[in-house]
Amino acid sequence: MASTHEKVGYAPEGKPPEHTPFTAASGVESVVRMLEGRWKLVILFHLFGGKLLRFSDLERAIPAISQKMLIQQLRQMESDGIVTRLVHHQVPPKVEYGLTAWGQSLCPALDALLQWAEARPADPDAP
Amino acid sequence: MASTHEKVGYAPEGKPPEHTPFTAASGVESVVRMLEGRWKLVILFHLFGGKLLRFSDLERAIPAISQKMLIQQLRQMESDGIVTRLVHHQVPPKVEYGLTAWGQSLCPALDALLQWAEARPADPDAP
DNA sequence: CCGCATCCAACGAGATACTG
DNA sequence: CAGTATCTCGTTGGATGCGG
Repeated sequence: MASTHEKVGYAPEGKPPEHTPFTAASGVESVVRMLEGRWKLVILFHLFGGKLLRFSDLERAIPAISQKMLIQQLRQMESDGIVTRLVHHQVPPKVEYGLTAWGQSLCPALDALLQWAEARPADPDAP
Repeated sequence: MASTHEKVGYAPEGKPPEHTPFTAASGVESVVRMLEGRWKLVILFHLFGGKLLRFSDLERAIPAISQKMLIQQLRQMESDGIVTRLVHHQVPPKVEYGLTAWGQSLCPALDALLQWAEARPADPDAP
């Protein structure tokens, strides 16, 4: 996809000019990729406490999720470098999940999103 | 938000995490609902320029999207009060899409997300 | 207790063609 | 130009059962 010059000049004064729509869109797609799925954000939110949580802890915290989805999303986020997986070779087995530093750095951004969601006006307003 | 410190039927017993994950989870799910889909964020990003864009403008800006998806996501966001739809009864027809004030207020949060994505370290570190 | 594999249902999403 | 309708397909997600 070659770069056509868009009119979508998202170029506020404070932002670098390299924030072109296509780069931005790529970034957007990266974000979408990493946060896609019905459960990623929910899992993340339970991890934002900063403590390591066991698999069963997460299962208990999110009753609506299936094991498959839980492990799947967890693994994907681990691959993305968002969550950590700590295996204790014990009997019975014990695996704890937590956030990487980068994953923790997501917290304020998500919080902004949450606040945005809560700020929804009941009045369908105009731009 | 009033003091909704009650449990919602989750975790019948004992030891919920310290920071109210349930209230938060609800908010998270709202966000997920409103921003889900492969194209919402991309469309939003093209709308953040602040100018009204025609349907065909968006089609041109996002070549990979189909008309069906474009109109669908647009309508959903309109229902959610994120985007505006301005119909000019002319020949040929002309419909312009833009952001509501609330939709525009999403910009910084998304920007934070973008910056987070760009800040991904090559080194998968531990917390 | 943790995780994987398989089967299966339900949407999401794309292509195409048609209408106002 | 803007939007709708229909069909199909791939993916996501859920249920269950087994293995370390």
